[in-house]
Amino acid sequence: MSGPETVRRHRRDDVTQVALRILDDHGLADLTMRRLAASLDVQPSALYWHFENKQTLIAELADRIVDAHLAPVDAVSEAGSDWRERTRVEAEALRDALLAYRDGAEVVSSTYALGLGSGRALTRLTDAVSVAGFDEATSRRAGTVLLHFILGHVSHEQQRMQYDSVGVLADGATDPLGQEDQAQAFAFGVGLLVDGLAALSVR
Amino acid sequence: MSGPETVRRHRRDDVTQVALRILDDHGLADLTMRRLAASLDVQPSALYWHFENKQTLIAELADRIVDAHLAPVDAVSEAGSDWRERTRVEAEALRDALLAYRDGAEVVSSTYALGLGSGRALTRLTDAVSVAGFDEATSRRAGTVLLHFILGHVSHEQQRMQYDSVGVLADGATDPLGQEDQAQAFAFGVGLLVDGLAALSVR
DNA sequence: ACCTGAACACCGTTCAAGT
DNA sequence: ACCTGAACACCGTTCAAGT
Repeated sequence: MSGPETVRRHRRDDVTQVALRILDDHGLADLTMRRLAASLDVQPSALYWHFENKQTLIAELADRIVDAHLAPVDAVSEAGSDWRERTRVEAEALRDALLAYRDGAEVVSSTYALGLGSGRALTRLTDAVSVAGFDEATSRRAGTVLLHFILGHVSHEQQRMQYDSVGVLADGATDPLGQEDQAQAFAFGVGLLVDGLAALSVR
Repeated sequence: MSGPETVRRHRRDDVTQVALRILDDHGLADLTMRRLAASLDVQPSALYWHFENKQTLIAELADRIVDAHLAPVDAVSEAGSDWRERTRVEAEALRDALLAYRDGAEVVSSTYALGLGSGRALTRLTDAVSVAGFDEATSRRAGTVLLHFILGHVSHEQQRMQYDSVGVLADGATDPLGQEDQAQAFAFGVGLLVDGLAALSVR
């Protein structure tokens, strides 16, 4: 009297969830196919029934990470037709999404580099910019610049976090950046790009 | 009657040279300690006399790549006290440096992320920006934004290059970007940041 | 539909010992 | 000063076969 699901061992989604857990608890370096298999009580080879290869798995994680913290709809609509505010909101939302998982930025940027994943992050940023009325090519380029900055910045930020948690904390010689400063530095970068775009639209 | 050098098998510099060769010919993924050792006719363990570990080796490569194509002095002095032009020159020079070796951007950005390497790239960009007269913190932040953009952009550019050389070239659906377009997109990004900074200095 | 078992072809790193 | 030999503790992926 049990449904067919009773027989199933794992679905693709289970694998993804456990992978996300390992990622967040132990970092990308420790997310190996063998370790993931062990966490699922399964042989490593079993994973290849669910995913073509490791990169495809990671691309799936990247999409989940990005989609989990999309810019809240109300924040976007609150920004209204102010493209500058909306761009800032989207950038912050993406940063928050990446920060929500350990090594989130690296996961997303490696996926993006390989041309895998949904590319939703880029679309979001591009759309926000395009509200200003630039032609498509310009908006896309601006979106790309924003994305590169965001991925680079947050990667570095996350690197710093685990460096600090393990590391040479007593030294103090090089560590002028707290969490608030990081947020400020991020806003500075986004502001720079938004201002640059504004200068473009005036010219 | 031969000097003591005759007895030596390899110096640290030999290892670096051969590593750069492998990097450029076969890419970062194929630059393994075992392969490098084989190219030097040596056991893998021998490399650990010259370098503490693989990342230290790669940091050395990163420094060589960045230093090889520093912005030509004449181009910098030609820009004179125009910080906008000088910043553009430095950005282009760094791009050229990264493009001079296969996977150059990835090598430099992974080194930068780990806090290894000389950090000369960042210094150069920061110095160029600071000519505008910003305070130190602002110049450094601006340099960081530029560096993130440059590393991200060129990484993507190089990824694309080898994707094209191996890849799905017949498709044509997604490949609107030639080399000139990449250079243009790069200049666009740098211009955006420079304009953003200019807006800052006016305010 | 989902997994096992066994293998293939690799990795980076350590360390005692040699010359 | 520079290298060998041997080992340790891993990787991702494939594939025939099982249930």
